[in-house]
Amino acid sequence: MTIYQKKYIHTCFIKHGEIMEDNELLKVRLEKIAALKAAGVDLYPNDIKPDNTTAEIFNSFGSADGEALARLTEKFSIAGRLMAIRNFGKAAFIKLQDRKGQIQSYIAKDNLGDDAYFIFKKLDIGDIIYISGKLFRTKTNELTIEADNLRLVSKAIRPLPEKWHGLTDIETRYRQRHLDLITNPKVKEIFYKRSRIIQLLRKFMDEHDFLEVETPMMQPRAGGAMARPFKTHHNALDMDFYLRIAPELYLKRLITGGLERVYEVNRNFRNEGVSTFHNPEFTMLEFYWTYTTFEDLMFYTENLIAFIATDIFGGLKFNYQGTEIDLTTPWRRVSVKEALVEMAGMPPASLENQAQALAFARRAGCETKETDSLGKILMAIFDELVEKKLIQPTFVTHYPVDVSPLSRRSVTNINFTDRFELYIYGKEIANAFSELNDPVDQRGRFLQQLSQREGGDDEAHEMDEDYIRTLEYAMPPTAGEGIGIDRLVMLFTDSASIRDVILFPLLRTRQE
RNA sequence: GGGCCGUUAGCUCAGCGGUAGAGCAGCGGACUUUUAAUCCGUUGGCCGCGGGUUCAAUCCCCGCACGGCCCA
Repeated sequence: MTIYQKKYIHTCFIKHGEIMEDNELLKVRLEKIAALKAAGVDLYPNDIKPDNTTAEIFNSFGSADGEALARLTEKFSIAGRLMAIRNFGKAAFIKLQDRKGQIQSYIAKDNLGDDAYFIFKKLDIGDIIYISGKLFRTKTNELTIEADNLRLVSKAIRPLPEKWHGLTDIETRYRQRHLDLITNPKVKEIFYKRSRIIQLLRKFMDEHDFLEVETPMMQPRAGGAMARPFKTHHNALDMDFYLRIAPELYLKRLITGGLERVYEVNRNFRNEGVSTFHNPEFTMLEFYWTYTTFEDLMFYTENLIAFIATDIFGGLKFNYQGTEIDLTTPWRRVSVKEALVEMAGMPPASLENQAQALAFARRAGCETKETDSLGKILMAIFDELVEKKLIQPTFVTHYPVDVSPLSRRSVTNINFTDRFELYIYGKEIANAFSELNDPVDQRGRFLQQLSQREGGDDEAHEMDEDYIRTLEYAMPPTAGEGIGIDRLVMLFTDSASIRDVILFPLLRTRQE
């Protein structure tokens, strides 16, 4: 029996038409339900229409004083979850929570009448109720609804976590996100902000005349990135499919088709480990823009992220995990090679020499194979020694060609590509490049990847003849970019773990 | 995959060889303007699971499960 089972093992079951329960807290609630039913109270009515939200009331009357409220004849009604009860004999103060916040209500037997008061006395924290009444201010000046009506909206059988500390057990927070959302207001804020960020992304893309599209998440070949895919099976076709690791190759088919500016906000799936910065399914904004280059996209990226930051923070500086991040443009640009010399201390000569680079990598403690290509070794050193130093926003440019099978070669050095990655707080936020549109070169790149794959690299890109055929119809010069939404949201919500910005992060489920 | 840490009442946590404690929630009582309301009383535990050591294990040892952090 696992902890997961143990914690949630209490279930009510029906025996001989009677609800049975072994947990006392649940038993007590079931007894209240029986009493309510006996009194003819509908436990789960479907005709509740609250006129207001807590936010509306606070927006309109948050600053109104008691005298102004007393002159109001208007009544207000809200529905929400009962979060606190403070009893005083035949009266009580309660806290109600709806999607926007909480408001207090004053319950008095004299105002409610016997029937509604009977229902009130059978309520538990966690129940959803409806109240209506006039607004007033208490002695301590809190805006409060004086309830003249109360209805049960939906009865809770299970108790909520404790009111003061809330729910802090991380595992339960992720597994039972509903409890997390009910109990921890900051969690709700994060997901409102996440939604806002995605809205802003779409707005920015739409304003630049991009078309939002949707491409397959089930693909016969998993291309467009270097990663291991998840495999699945279609029964009727009796065919294996992969969950996509990137939408890239499909979006470029659309570019070839003449759409010229396309973007997609959607999920990618990579069969890799889980960490505070990796969830196997994650959300990307990926876009392709004809007649631009990776350099144009650096400016565009600065503007896009600054646009979001300005909306969220009202400025370009913000705090992430105790570090001030300054998004003031222009952001630093440094090539991979420059970064390796400056931040990893590599001698410039070893940048061009596989054996020297390998020796340096070994000394730095990087895991590398004798057969690894120079580019792969350079990136291993980069990941080990440079990445973590890129705290302020930095575009790292010109990646080696052998780790960039879909990128256009640089005119000045054909062993490197017109590509950049954006780093903030030591983490990759975006990856972009001028797209390779030469089908002959593309075939050669795939062949090179294939030989790496045969050498045991199961993250090397697969051969994709169908994609090459697409390029053979001529794809216009285009630059494309992927931006990791989850990581962006982490930065903008000061979240330490990617699981805090994904509603249902991947967790192991095992019950027996 | 490796290292470290955690798992005790519905929730938040103490305890640590002598068969379990607090606060909140719950239940009973007092209280018709409280703010974690207060006061009195009280119920509630396969101490994650399985082995071992011991007269005796929540506690020590081993394994497993799940989770967290760090590393790869």
